[in-house]
Amino acid sequence: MNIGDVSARSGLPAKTIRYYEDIGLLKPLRDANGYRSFQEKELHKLTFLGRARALGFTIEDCRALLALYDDDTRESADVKRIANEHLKQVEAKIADLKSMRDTLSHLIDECAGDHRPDCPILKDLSTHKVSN
Amino acid sequence: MNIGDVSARSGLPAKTIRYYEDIGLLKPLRDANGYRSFQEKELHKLTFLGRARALGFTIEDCRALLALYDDDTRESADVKRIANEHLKQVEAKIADLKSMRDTLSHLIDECAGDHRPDCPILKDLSTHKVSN
DNA sequence: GATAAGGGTTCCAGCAAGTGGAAGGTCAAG
DNA sequence: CTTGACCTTCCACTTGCTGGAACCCTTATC
Repeated sequence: MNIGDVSARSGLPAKTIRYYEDIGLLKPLRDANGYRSFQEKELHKLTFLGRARALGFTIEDCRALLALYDDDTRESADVKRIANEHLKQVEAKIADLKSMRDTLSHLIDECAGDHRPDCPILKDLSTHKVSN
Repeated sequence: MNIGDVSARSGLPAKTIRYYEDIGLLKPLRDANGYRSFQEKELHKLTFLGRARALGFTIEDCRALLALYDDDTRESADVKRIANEHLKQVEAKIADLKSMRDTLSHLIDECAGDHRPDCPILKDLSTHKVSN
């Protein structure tokens, strides 16, 4: 398979696949003409990567997960630990965004949104210092 | 005020303040020795920026908001529109993360997390193609 | 007068995770 | 033989900073 085929079948852009090779996530063979030659195994890895990235795992998480995926003697506890840590971060991010959302929608409700210059949104932004 | 003073009072790192000047968000005066010399007005802007960034507005949003903040003839509708668009993006991001979280926590529940290699997490990652 | 600490200055490099584009090689069809 | 769709590499750019190097300014201390 050429890169276009695995791109279509994995759903990942060719550019992204080349990038993944670049950072050492896979090492496809090469044809005589220099084209990358993918085998089913690589396609599986790419699908794996696409899915893991879609779930928000970082590239480094993906690298670790892929190593476990390749390791027949892995312990599922290792996979679960990575997933759990990621889940915690996702949940933290959700909480963060929810707090933003609440503040924002409150401010928006307060703002008349008409032709007058008075604006509680601007007022809030200029008066509440960022909590460090 | 030197950069250290406004850094302490705004809660923003000095590096960030220099960066904001670099991208044209403010233009503090300079002392004879080349040091930046901030006035209260600049401090207000920095506070504004810190707060807006904490609420997740992009730098370009901040630039627009700051221009409105500076404009006495602004219409609050313009501010409200920017805030509303941002709110929509925040809500979309929340929905996205929630969907990730649900999938993740489901997979984690399924995984024994013991010394055996069988792992529903890896199985899922390798079989579900990324939806494009 | 030397020096050390603690400001400040500039510029260059790098992070994540790709994306866009230029310049060019290859292959199959008409 | 040329056209068009592929493929290749390489370099630059994105967002929003952050770290570090190399250097200047000011004040205090010995």
